[in-house]
Amino acid sequence: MGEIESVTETPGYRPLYRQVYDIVVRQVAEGKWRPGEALPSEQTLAREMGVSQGTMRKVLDSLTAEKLLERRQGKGTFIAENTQERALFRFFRMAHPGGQRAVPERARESVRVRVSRAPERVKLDLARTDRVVEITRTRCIDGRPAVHELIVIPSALFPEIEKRASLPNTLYSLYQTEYGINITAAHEELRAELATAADAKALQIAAGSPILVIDRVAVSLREQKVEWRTSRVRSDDLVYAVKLT
Amino acid sequence: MGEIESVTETPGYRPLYRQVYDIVVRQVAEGKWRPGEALPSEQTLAREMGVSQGTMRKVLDSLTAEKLLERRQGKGTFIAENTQERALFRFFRMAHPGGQRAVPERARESVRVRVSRAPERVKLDLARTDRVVEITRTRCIDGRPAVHELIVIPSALFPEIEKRASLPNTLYSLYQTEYGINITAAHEELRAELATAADAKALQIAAGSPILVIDRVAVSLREQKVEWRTSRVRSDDLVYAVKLT
DNA sequence: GAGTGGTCTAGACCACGCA
DNA sequence: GCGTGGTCTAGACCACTCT
Repeated sequence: MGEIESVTETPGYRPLYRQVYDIVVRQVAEGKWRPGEALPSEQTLAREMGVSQGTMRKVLDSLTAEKLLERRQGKGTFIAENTQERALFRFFRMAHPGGQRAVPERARESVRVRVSRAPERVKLDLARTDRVVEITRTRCIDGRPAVHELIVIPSALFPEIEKRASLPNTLYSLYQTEYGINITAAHEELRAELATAADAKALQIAAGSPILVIDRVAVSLREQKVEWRTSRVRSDDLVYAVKLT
Repeated sequence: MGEIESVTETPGYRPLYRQVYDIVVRQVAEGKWRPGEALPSEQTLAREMGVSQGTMRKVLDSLTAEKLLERRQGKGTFIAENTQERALFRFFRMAHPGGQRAVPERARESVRVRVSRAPERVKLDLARTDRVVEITRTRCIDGRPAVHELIVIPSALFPEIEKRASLPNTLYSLYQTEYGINITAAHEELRAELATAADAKALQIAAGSPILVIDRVAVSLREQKVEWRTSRVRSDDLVYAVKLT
């Protein structure tokens, strides 16, 4: 078992399963297996890595808990797919009051590449000369405009994304399948604001109505800040639903 | 190992660790050990329950993941305490924009017992004749009023709570230590509203300002809906921060 | 029946906290 | 030095899926 150095603050002791974990994460991040593809069996992987099945299991179980893998008894271990369904509901928290999840449909969008601005460089850890892709789009719920958002991503990570004919409703499955970027977490900050004239037009509500503004930074498997998204959402019959544990 | 019946939809097969898990949860819920108290060691518990140490470990680890227990290497396994710090930041999500957690201080409160109303009975699964305790309070952040909330709890679960001289800032540690009720999860729904005259007065902001309204139902270890709380929060320099995974 | 993940065991040794 | 949780192993058997 090769030693693996790290920059964390725990220099002294590094359990075996932690080292194996890092190896597997790196292999997944490098795209050794495609989304939906099966990994070798527990036993095989354990043999390859030179550890016991129990240790390998611990690794695969924790990766499953982080939703990077999926295990199905009797079938195998698979790279988790950000399917439409899953990608949509994992990070899209809007719902109808009382609980039923709201399903957004794609409406209008525009994409352009431009130089980065200071706040974006801070949010996404970019250098002065980095370029970004700016996506603005509106999404509907139940046929009515509901979400108006501005999405900023580093151009370097998504080459020529602006040349695509159209973007899917769930960007994160596109990030995964076309650019090899797995979104594993998102930090969101919510505040209440009054609808501006632009909001009013995009969301077909009265200017001055209260709206929810959601500021999100999405983080990849490699712990890189990959996307900054600001969503402005109608709050008349929609709520942001979250379960705290 | 005694068989334990359940009402879930998995009637056929019931792993050992699941049965042990349920036993330990019941014992914790019944207050067999006090908050902060140490449980017997893994080995001892395993012997008592008639299972291997590995199986016992699986049980204790999953209870730790659910924040019901805490394990400290070299010291032991303890009933998790809803200390001020922890209880505060586990469910109180308000922060300053950019990330730093905001610390609320208790300001004004009033408590009274009254008959339950229809919406409360729906939210908390109460019967027609059940009485509730209503707590209204205002909390400050950085010395300024920031949160104005209405809390409704079933009177039956919190006998004579209304006779206490004052309530702590973190109600959930009170629920745990004085009434044996562990809050383990909370469902929150957020929306944006305009400050009413009452909001304006309580929060010292202008009427018509946008505010965040947080509707929470807190759930106990026994999966009982224990508290319904509506918080109205200033949104001028505070945000609701959450990490989605 | 063969292959996979899921459970369970028994035992060894390591890291940590404390007296 | 002892007791605790944390890691690691080797092997058995069970439940599920597919052929």
